Amino acid sequence: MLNIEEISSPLEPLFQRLRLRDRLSEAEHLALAGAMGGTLVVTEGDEVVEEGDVPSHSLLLVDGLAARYRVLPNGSRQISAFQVAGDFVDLPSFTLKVIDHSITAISTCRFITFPHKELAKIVEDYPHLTRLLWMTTLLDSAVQREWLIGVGRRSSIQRAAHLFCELGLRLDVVHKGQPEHFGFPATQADLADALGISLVHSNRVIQSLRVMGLLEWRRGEIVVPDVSALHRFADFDPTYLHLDHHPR
Amino acid sequence: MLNIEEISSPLEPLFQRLRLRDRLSEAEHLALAGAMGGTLVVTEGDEVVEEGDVPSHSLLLVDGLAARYRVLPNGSRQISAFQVAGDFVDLPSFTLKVIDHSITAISTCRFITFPHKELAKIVEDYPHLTRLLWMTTLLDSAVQREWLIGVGRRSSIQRAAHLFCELGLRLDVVHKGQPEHFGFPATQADLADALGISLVHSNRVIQSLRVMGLLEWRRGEIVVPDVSALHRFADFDPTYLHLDHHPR
DNA sequence: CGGTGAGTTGATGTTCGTCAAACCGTGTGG
DNA sequence: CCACACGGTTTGACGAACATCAACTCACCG
Repeated sequence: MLNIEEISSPLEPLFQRLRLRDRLSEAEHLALAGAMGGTLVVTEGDEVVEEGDVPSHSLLLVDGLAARYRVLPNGSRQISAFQVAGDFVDLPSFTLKVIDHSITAISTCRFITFPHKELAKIVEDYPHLTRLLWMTTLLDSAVQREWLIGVGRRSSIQRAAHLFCELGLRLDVVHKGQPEHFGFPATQADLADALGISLVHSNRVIQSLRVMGLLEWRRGEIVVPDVSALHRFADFDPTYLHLDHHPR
Repeated sequence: MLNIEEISSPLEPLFQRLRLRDRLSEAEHLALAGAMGGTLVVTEGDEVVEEGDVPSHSLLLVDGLAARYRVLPNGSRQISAFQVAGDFVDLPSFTLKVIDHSITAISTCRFITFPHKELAKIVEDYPHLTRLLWMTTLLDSAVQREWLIGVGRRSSIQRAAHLFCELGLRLDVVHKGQPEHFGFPATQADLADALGISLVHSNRVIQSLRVMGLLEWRRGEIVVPDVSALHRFADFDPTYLHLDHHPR
């Protein structure tokens, strides 16, 4: 007899992410565990997938920080998402086939591969689990939409504050950090590309947050002295993270 | 015996959108037709769904132009997507449950409702069709990601040009326009909110495109005199629209 | 001890927002 | 038929947010 606790440990972040939103049956736990392929480790700074790839498997991030991005012809880079443990960084390729953006490892990342063939079996046999996997892609999409709203209509300082509110909560869900203290192994250049501002400006934004007492950031660690103050400053409303439990 | 042509006419835009990307069997055509609920007409300027709604059905837009948006506490509005015929404006609510953004009718819109109960049946019985519906939500997400990249890293003029390249192609897919000529019943204020700029600036951007000979826009009609010139100016690469045919 | 990547600072210019006013076609009521 | 209101568009003047260029510091590492 398989023991969920034993086989599932690398999948725990995904399970936590799913179980926060809905019940996950034992059979569904096992189905996911059974669909696992191998492990993939990508060292800091390397590419995980590149624009134009047509992967035969999807990647679940189980440890580390990754970034989805595109580089424009003029050389500038825009990061469209940070991915943390429990995020299926590559699930869109299951139905979209061709990857339309690249993914890089901000810190060294550990992934679990899920062959598309195995995912297709889940779609055949586990309709509820299928909806949950579908949901995870829509969660990513909701976060991305919030970023779009921020880049379009929030000041760069608010946007930075908003990002740190978001990351704190998302890491909390998968027990990889807390809203008041979590790892963020990115550089100020990475942050600039995520916020859609220049490197110099990103430095000044961080300094502003520091002097306002809203943020500390040293050696890859973020400390938020007063979480609710940061939330207020950022006009942060976590609705878009869909942290609530529903039958889906 | 049901005749596809007869029952499917309001679904044609969706079928075209799907068939461009993959084969759609007769059974799948019928399954979609069978999942249809009623028709919903929303007049210009009215809300289709509002933030916080928990709908029991999803909405397929079959005619008109709609916009997904959020209003921030400071009163500014950001449009995160334009929806055209064939777009499932509301499919995320099938698994996300709570709507985290509002949708407004830019022009009068006609929708077909799909009860979530019926969609759940499709997930039970039609795995391939399920993947295609899943895909449509990821297509929306890919478009949204491209907008994020544009707002973050493109100039507002390029962004506007890029938008008109995109809309021309998307409308072409569902036979509601061509890249060189299509309806765009929005105001300059709507455009401003989509591009993340002010109304005044949106006016100046349009004028620039006009004097460059890249665009004409009168009475809700866009004319692109030289499509490839506009594409070149916008650095437009349609990869992200996933217009290619694949087994999925 | 030199090199390198990350962070920081200052000076200057551009893009874009805001405020304010005018314009223009369309529709409406006297 | 005309006066007027109204939404959408257009224009000008000014200021704020942000980019760019350039230089410097600091920690770390071979």
